[in-house]
Amino acid sequence: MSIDFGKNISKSSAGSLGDQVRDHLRKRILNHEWDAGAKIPGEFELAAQYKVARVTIRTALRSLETQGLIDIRHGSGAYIADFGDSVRAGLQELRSITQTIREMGHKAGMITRLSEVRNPNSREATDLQIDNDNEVLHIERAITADDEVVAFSYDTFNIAEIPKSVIKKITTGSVFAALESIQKHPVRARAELHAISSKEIGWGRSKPKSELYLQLHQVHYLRDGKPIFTGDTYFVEGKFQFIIHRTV
Amino acid sequence: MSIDFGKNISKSSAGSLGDQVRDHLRKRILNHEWDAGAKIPGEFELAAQYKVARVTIRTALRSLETQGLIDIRHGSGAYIADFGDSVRAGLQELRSITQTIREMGHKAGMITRLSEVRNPNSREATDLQIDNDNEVLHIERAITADDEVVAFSYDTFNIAEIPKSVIKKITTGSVFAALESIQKHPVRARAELHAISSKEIGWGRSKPKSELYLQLHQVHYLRDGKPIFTGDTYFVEGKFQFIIHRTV
DNA sequence: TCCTAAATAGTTGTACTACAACTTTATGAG
DNA sequence: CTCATAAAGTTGTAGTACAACTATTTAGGA
Repeated sequence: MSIDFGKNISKSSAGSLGDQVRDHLRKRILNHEWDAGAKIPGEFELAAQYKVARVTIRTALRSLETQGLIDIRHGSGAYIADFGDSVRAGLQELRSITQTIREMGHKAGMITRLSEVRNPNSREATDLQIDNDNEVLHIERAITADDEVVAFSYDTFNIAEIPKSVIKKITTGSVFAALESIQKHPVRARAELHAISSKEIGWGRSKPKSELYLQLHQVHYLRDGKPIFTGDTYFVEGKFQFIIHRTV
Repeated sequence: MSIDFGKNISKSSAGSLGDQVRDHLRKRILNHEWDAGAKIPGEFELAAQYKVARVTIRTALRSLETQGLIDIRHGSGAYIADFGDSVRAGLQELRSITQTIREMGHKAGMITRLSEVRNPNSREATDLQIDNDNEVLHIERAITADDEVVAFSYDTFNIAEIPKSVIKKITTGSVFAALESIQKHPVRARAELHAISSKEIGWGRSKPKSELYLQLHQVHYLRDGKPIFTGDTYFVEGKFQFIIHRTV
């Protein structure tokens, strides 16, 4: 049951009412509807705006508070957390790198060097929880912002989980958009961070002079707990700003 | 008003009832009271255990879900998210590094090289939002796990916010514990991540052979938004595992 | 026996009401 | 004008009821 929020919610990502309200409020916040430090409408007024119960508003606000987007003060109200524009690149929020680049106001691009179906190596097999004789889709790309390479991406997909029709979509466009179209988008990810210095990572004409990278090794999981794809993203040091915000 | 939880809650960090319950439940989860994937007691039973209303339990669970520790399924229950032991080193959770090391079952240690009061450099002044002629407390330390250096820490405190009595406590023990004792513990932090390679960072007998570090530049803020201290922590690559978990 | 479908019980989600606890603003005395 | 007090406004917690969804049990038919 989708609701008329009076606020024209995009019913793209359904979920519970509280989740819908949370997502909508998050968009309003990231859209700078309120300034940093400003007070957002009270729970009763929001409940009236969205035509839901106050308890539903509270679950949404509680989630946004845990994410560090707002600061709820007992007896006073909820205030936009003051982090400038940095929240937009929050590491926890990082899904699609290209989308993040776009949201920060830059032109996002992608250069694919390799796209092949092969057997997984041992690390890939372990991460994807499959046998070595299974097949995986391996893609190597460079990600650009304003035509400058900011990261190199090495992704490996469990091809058994992906219909052939969307494989092309993955190789040419956004990974997350393609997976979402078949309801196979990851709901959780586990990532490790490393600093690395290597000549082997960058490639192409715009290969960076620096050999320093921030390596983000990720495994993405579906709702049922099965891994859907894994990969390493190497961010060229200095070209991409990582922000973490932490709340008590 | 602190409550008899029947569960012997440590009333160290008060906050609202929901926050207390959340913190207590988090400890229970991190303490492996339930296995990964296991179902935790229902909301009604938890409400009975903690002697609070169901709505209070729900706010706590909602927060834990947003943090990625549990997975709430409508009509079924709440389940421990399956991340092995990795949550313990979650980057969002990172407050006290030494405490994190201890929680992972290692012996945490600290070697102080320098502790001085001086004027801030320009970056420190900017981060702390003070003038260049103010005074700051600057400390340089090495952090060890099982007698092996895992990180080098360069911290700078806004000395105007800190009574002289706790300065000694900061230099000798845990920064966060000292600040908490005077109700000046940071409630938010803003951090940047960088990969860096330099001979200038490590020091001492156990200076690591690797010159690769993961640099975590942080500014910590009080509840009123004022910065309390800033610093750079250089993690020796490979000696410290960073985990990020992400949920939709 | 086996399989399917329906009934049942159990759990989370939402709504509504009421009041407590806290904060901010307004009021009034001095 | 200052300060204490009162009032109004906001979030926090409690309780009840029911909706929506899930998991289990039961009943029935092949």
